[in-house]
Amino acid sequence: MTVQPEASAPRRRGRPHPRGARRRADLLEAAIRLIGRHGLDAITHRAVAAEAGLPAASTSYYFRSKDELVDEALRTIAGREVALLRERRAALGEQAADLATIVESLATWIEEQIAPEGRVALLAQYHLQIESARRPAARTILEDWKTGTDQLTEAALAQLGARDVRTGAIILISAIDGLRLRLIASGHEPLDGAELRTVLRTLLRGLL
Amino acid sequence: MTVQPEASAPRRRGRPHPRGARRRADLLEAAIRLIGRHGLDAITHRAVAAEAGLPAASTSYYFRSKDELVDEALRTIAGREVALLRERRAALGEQAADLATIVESLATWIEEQIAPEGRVALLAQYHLQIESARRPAARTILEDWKTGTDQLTEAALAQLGARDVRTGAIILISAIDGLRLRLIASGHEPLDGAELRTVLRTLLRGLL
DNA sequence: CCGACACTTGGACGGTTGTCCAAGACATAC
DNA sequence: GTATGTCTTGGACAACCGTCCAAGTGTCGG
Repeated sequence: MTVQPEASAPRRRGRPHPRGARRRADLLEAAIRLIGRHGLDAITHRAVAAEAGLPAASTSYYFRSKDELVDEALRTIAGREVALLRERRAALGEQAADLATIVESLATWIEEQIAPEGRVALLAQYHLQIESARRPAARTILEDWKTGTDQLTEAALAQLGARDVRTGAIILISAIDGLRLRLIASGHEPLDGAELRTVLRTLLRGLL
Repeated sequence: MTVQPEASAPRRRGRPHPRGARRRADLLEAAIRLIGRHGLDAITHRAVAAEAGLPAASTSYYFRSKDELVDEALRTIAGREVALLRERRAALGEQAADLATIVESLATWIEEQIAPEGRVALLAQYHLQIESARRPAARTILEDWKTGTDQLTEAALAQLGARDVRTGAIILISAIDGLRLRLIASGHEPLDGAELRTVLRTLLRGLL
């Protein structure tokens, strides 16, 4: 995970043939699936290849190193998540701006993320944050992700007419971040859907 | 990290001699240092032994398995943190209950945790939470830690006369959790001491 | 002083890992 | 058809891992 700036070609010289691009994508997909199911350190050349149904040497051929593989998988997850954030932000513009709507929107968003299918991205994000604490190089992957989240949050708060949008956004993002972590760490049990909405309503009301 | 309930004796039969207890403690201390510096997966028998200045076989002698070593190291960190929480809570009782005091108290607490020395515990906590999302067995270590945090937070909010102490505590804990993560993940840069206090003041005021 | 038992430790074990190589399969340009 | 390159892959390699063992050292009750 040494965070190489550019996605790179197969190990050998010359420009890549479009033929191999498919396999490369399959391997990345397999890696993402593994991260979701068993975490970052379940990623090994052989495990990823097996998950993709390909021979063991294929991961070595398509990625210069394991670091590059992991790095690119994380980057892919981040990219998808940023796209989702942009979607949400666009949808926000067409909605009513009342508190109830925003609360509901936030709640379903959180629920999607902590659901088994959405969890990959969430866990990847936390992995990256922890990693960033120790190895600043990992931060580059998080940057787009962070600004995407910031923009969405600030837009929502502005629409609600919050007092201090900047401070409010920090609070809201942090709270949601901590809330999600709490939820997945304890198996959802501490908070049902209604309570989640109460929490969000109380939180948002305090920022107006 | 299979989470064994009881701290156990050396690998061999019979009750342990007090002579070896020291070495065991040294090994745990070395493991904690390594977790702080390089993360959970930097823990290997050989690395821990080397960090403690002991021969490689010593870790195998004093811990039934690597899981037991890691598990016990995490438990030790958690125990210390719980003690700190209790201290803080006791100190809270003797303080004035105004908002400014609580804000200052929270701010310095957070600053202590994100400082290089306090960071071990913080990172360990996040590691455990992520781990708990995937392996419920890891939750047992977090339990005391969580109730300690809950109690401290609820006590502070009650002293401030918050409207809904239960909901407020969830919000406050989550926000602090997310805030700390944000701070260590991006190298403190996004928020200086004054801003941190503004954020906390705004957050708390919203809960009253 | 001596037996018993915990401690200590160098070295070995089987397994897994990341990475690489050599040889063949395949595709395309001429 | 043939040359030139990529793609594909089984197998090898050294390094590292967790764990264990056997032989030696230390200590202490009797």
